[in-house]
Amino acid sequence: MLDKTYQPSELEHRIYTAWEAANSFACGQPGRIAAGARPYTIVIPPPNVTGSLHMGHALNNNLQDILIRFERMRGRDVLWQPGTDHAGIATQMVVERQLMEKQEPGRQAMGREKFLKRVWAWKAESGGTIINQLKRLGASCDWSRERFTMDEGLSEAVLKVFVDLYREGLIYKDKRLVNWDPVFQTAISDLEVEQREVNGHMWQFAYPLVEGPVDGIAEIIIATTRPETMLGDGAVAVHPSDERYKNLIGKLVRLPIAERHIPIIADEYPDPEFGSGAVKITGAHDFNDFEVARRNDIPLIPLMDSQARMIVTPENNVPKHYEGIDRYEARKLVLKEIEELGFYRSVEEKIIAQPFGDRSGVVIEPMLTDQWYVDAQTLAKPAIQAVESGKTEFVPKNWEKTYFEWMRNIQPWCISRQLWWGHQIPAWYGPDGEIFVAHDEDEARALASKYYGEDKPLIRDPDVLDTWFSSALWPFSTLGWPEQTPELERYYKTDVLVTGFDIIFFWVARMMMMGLHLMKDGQGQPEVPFHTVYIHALVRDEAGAKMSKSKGNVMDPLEMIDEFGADALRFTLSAMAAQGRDIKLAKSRVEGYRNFGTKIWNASRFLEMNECVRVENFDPGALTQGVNKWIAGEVEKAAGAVTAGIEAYRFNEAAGAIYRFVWNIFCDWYLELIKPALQGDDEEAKAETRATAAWALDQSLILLHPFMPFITEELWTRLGERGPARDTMLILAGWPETKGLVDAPAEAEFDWVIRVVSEIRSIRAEMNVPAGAKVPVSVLGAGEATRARLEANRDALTTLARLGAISTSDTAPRGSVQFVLDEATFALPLEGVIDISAETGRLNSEIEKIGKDISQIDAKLANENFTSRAPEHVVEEQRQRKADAEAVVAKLKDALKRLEAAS
RNA sequence: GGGCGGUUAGCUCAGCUGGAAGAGCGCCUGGUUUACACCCAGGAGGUCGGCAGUUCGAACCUGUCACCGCCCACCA
Repeated sequence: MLDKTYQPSELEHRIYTAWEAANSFACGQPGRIAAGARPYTIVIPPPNVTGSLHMGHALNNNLQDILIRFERMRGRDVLWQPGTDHAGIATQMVVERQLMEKQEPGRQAMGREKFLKRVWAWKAESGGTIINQLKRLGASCDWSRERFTMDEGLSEAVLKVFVDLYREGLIYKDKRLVNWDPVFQTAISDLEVEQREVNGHMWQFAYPLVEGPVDGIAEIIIATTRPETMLGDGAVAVHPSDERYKNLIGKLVRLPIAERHIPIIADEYPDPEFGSGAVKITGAHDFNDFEVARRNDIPLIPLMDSQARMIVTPENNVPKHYEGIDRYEARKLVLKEIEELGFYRSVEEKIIAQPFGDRSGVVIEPMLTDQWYVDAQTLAKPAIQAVESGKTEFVPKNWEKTYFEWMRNIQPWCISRQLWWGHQIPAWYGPDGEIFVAHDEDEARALASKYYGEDKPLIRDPDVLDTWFSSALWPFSTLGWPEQTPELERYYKTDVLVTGFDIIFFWVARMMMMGLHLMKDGQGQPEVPFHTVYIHALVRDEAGAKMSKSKGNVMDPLEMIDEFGADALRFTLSAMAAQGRDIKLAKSRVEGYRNFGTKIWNASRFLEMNECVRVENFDPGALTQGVNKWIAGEVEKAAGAVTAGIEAYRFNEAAGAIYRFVWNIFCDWYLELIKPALQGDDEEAKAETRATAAWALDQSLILLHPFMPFITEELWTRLGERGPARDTMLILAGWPETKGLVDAPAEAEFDWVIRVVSEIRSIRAEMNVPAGAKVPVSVLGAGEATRARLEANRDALTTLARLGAISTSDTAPRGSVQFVLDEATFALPLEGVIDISAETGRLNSEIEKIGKDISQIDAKLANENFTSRAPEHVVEEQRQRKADAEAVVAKLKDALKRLEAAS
């Protein structure tokens, strides 16, 4: 016997273990392959090994699991390929912090090899956290295939791609300005930089002309938000059209403090309208200035070391006392000294945009360094084309625009990181700096000795690759590439990629580029990694703010699972996953959908109590009882809606369809309607009804399973204990197929029953009829069909509307409340209960309301334009509506007369 | 500056191809109807942001304005 309420916490673990024990998640099941099942593949967006499950993961993986469970039940050979990402910076950070907390020697003191051992040890110990959390959510990944971006095989793939792209000229080394993170002391890519508006200042300084005034101008005023960078200025630029400075171009100014002479140059970059119109050019510490300096052959003068501390070089001529001080200390010092020297002109407060490292949270310093780059522009071309041609489609479609926008303006991708944790760059340097890129050291040595004609010592590049470099290979590296494995053959290309829009650039774009460059289809043409990219919303808090630890508005999915169960959380996320909108998640929604679980639980309990047991070879197409025919049709309609919803990635609609079916049709009406039959003594009808109820519940469990896998599996098992043995666990049960079960007469009949009962209930409530009172009903002007329906559903109507005797007659009893339904008028004798004048008022206002409808329709129909231009069926519909409304009004007027006659 | 999205019930949001405004939560009124109070029944509540247009017909299409988000690029 089922308990009164569902207790998720007790069961979820047990059910998950049972699925795993039955090997339900594994791809390539022999039975399916033998049956010719087509593959269906999703690769998981690999969470960081350091990660723990947040709401975004929960949504993302929930949607993937819905697709996977759905296709699995539809008979496909599904592979949900799981794994984790080594997450370079994040992981290194975690371990370094740990060393600090334990007061152990830091990374540098420890040395590379020992430190990496520590990171691996950490990974072995704590790296599985998020995987276990995914399991708690119910994710049915093929865990036997779990991969890690630094696995041997995946590292092999990274190595091969790097070497191949290098040899093709698509990877190269370059010295240019990069975004430098002074905390992690590494370069980061443009995408890892976040522009933030902060309160800042804009100062104005004067640089005096070396050779004295020209046109009466003795000094040139420059503006800066970063005074310390003036020490590295290589020029002052003015716009060539700026009349004020025309005669100054080519002259030298004296750079205070550094005491260098720098030229005034003409360049298109300065805006004559802004400030003084003159811009100081610090080519080594500003991206715009870098371009100006390059164009004009102005030297780039570095000012800082890897921690953004000032350096003193013959080149920059910075005074000794700046050596080693932090850039912000240097700023103060420059301001002070400039003022003392008399070159300080003004300051204003200003909101300025500054670049911050997205992980470190400190201001990024543009630095001139040697780094490795991918020629993204070349790789982007096929990736753009693949989306233009529809080989890969975004859902919703509007994200394609974002993708195109970025891809068409793509910059070289800086892939080297000055970290230790990651894939070390397979490049070796000779004593003269010559580069040898090779799969291993032996190959590099061979290349070097060929190049030099003798053996020379080589040093390996200490840097590692951007984490996203290996992620870009994920859809095929996880399947065994570069080996030509059977899995690669069978499951690539993958089907759908499910992800949030925040990583379209980081990940989706790069997978497209790498996939198209490296993978070929059967015809030898470049193959996309997936045909569909489903972009889901971001999960926000109740007020619409991004959830973040610092704001303290984080809703922990695991806490939700503990409190309400994984199914409740999953259903909430599904029901709210409408396309193109953020999800504002409130706890009350989760609670509400927990109640939905309880509802189906109790419906199952009801069937159990009433011995509604599954019957072998049950045929829903061969039913005799109207109510059963009706529910069979409703099951089919619900199945169609759920199927269509998932197929179209309209998860909220699919969830809504099964919710409405289970609660508002199956529980609210069907179970109530069959109560008389279940308690009656027509054994044949009872048997059919029991079997039908059991079947309809089974179908509900199937349709609900992708959304609420745990409770449905539990009920499937528990209910299965009573009937003939089940063939499979629910997770592997077959998805409903259309069988033409919708029976129009049954549909019309039960639509009528529902309307009759609802009308009567409404009137009872309005008239304050005591709940226990049985009210007789007299039906006037009933046609054949109505008489038959009244007869067939006598018991159900009596129970649901709490009626006394039901009769048909031509005259209404005295003091009746009357309502019109189709051709018939229903009269409830409530003499003594009703207030005749109030009732008259009610009928009159009803007539008035319908009258308004009628005049509206009349206006439409009287409009020549409408009748001639609107489609025939629309016009006909309006005519029909009018006729129906008029018939109702006529009957209401009759009812009114009868009421008056009675008083 | 460029782009994307939003504005519908008190709150959170659906509303697909233009053809009679919807859900959940909340609120109000009833309820010991032998599955379920995590429930049942009934009810109130909307100028679909403003304006203009297209159309026989607009929450939906177009334009425009207002406000609110987000992304990208930024004037030193």
